[in-house]
Amino acid sequence: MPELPEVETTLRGIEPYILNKKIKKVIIRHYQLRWPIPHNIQEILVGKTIKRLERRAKYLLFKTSKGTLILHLGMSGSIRILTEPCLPNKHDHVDLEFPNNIILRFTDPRRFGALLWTEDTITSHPLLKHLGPEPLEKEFSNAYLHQIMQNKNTPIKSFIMDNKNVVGVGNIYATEALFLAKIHPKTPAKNISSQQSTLLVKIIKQILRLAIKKGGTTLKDFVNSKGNPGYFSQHLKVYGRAGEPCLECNLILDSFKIGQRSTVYCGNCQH
DNA sequence: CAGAATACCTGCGGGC
DNA sequence: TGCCCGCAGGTATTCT
Repeated sequence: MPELPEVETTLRGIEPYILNKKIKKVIIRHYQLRWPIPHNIQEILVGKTIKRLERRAKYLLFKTSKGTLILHLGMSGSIRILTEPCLPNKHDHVDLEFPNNIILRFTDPRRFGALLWTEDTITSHPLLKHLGPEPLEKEFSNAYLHQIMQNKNTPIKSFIMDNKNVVGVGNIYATEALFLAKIHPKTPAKNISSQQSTLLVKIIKQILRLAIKKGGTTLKDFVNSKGNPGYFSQHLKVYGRAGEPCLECNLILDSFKIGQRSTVYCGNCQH
């Protein structure tokens, strides 16, 4: 579920509770996530202090003086901070315990998430080294996007969802950004004009910033670190609205699949 | 090489 | 009520 705004919301929510705090205890109830959690994760983590908490793409990076804990929320993951003991539910796979009964609890019904440890530099880790620029950084510019779209036949929607091109843009925000930029999601990337590219970059940045401000998008089960939903879903103009009228022109919104992902668009507003 | 399909896993809603 | 199907916020891996 989580795209960049949801991961960023999670980071901001948990950071005050765990920064410069020492891990006292680690409980793993289910090791089998996207990849197995390292079997010796307890002995690695216990006693280490979280020196920095960062986000790269949709990965959360818990940096210690010795190495980095890499956490990905997958499709259905979320993290909550508990300030008092609470019995775990079915999909509460991991607890990290800190002083004063602070518990970081990772929940992930579908188990597409990941919890890994590395002592490499983050830029050399296999999962992270081929990632494209962060969409909110200046490296994600019109000049950059327009340049890498040359000769690419991939539909623009798939193109901006490919984390080699730009990270953090998932199905919700790709769908919404293309509506706002009035671009048809199937348009081959190479056919996007310089003007469209400029607008698209601007809109991706805007929508991600606004979604972060609203605490992310809760469709079904995303919750922030306090267990509360995000409120960006109130701003969605097309995602999840197939068969309903376009908010701009009233035409019934259509949907189809691009790269196995449902895509909603307005045949009147997007070209 | 690019681009598309597949795989991982659980839960939910709709149709019968 | 229950079964079967399709669908869901991601992305590495495998295919054509």
